[in-house]
Amino acid sequence: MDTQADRATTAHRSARDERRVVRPPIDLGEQRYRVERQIGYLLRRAHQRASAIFQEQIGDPNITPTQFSSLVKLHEDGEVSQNQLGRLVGMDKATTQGVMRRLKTRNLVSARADPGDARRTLLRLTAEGDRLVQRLIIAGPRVTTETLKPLNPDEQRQLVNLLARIA
Amino acid sequence: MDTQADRATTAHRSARDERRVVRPPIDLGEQRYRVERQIGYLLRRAHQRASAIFQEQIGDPNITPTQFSSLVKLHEDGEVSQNQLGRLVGMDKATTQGVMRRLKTRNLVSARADPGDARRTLLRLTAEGDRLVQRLIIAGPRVTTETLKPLNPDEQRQLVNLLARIA
DNA sequence: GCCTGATTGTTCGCTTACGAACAATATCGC
DNA sequence: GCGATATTGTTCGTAAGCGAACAATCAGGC
Repeated sequence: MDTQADRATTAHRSARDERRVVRPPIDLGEQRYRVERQIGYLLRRAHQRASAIFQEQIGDPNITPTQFSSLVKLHEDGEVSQNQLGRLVGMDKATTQGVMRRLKTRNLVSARADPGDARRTLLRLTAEGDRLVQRLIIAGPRVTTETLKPLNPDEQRQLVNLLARIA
Repeated sequence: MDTQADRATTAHRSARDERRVVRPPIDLGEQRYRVERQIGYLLRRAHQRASAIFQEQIGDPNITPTQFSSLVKLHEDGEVSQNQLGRLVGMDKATTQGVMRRLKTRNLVSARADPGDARRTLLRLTAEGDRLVQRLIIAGPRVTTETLKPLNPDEQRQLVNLLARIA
């Protein structure tokens, strides 16, 4: 068989040619595999777009989506241990360590040893961190609105509910 | 006002306490802001889970989702320039450079200068890369199946369609 | 008490992701 | 032909994300 990807498909194209010689997608029995319809691919793309919208709407170029989630959770819960916060926000413990290190450097979060468990570090917002959350959270709903703009309200609710079930 | 997050909420807890003193979410007029219902947060979590399922189903621990998408696209299109591939797969040009560098190092992709445009680098699969795609693509549908398992077929179609519209 | 196993947090290495700056090249208007 | 503008690909810096290894500490069983 000749599954080699080198038929004479690349005859001659003009320099800024964006058309490409498209071969049919790989045939897998009855269903064809198209990357653009795979859930993982779509989630990656949608997440990229959502992050971009977050950055442009939130106003502060130094705050990332993950940092924002962490700060909001700390605001709600007051004081939690580092791993606990990671679980609440969906971060690996190595990731959590990095995110918290950066927030502590910027004086948005403070840490102290847990008096009841020497392994743990308790985290909380500083006064500055608290002020920042209060200020940024106003933009939160705008991020969601803008990200979901292509859908009508009914579809927006559907999407959120379906996503919550596979997350 | 006392918006400071330091009421006596942290009285005394047992050491391995996972219950936390939950404050009500921040009130923003009529709607409350809950991180767990924000589209960006859900997309991040769902994407994490999908990536984990990809890694466990694809069989090859050295192939990432992004690399897989790139390889499949190269298989379909034969030969494309680097930036072109990036656009097809949804990668920044800096990201594309990194991904391609690693695939070239592993001898899965080869590159040559575009004879018609000295700025461009044309990429294609090597024979080894082609064989790898043929082998891995079998697992592709399994990844999707597993990721969408919590939903029934109707909901699965809905989710894919909605995601495609906000991606 | 002591030993085993679990949890906590750190560190290392690697990948994706992206903004910004940059040099080389191509294109378009005139 | 020439100059302004755009595209291509590289490099640098920074962040999220995660597996793996590690030391310190805790909890449970006996």
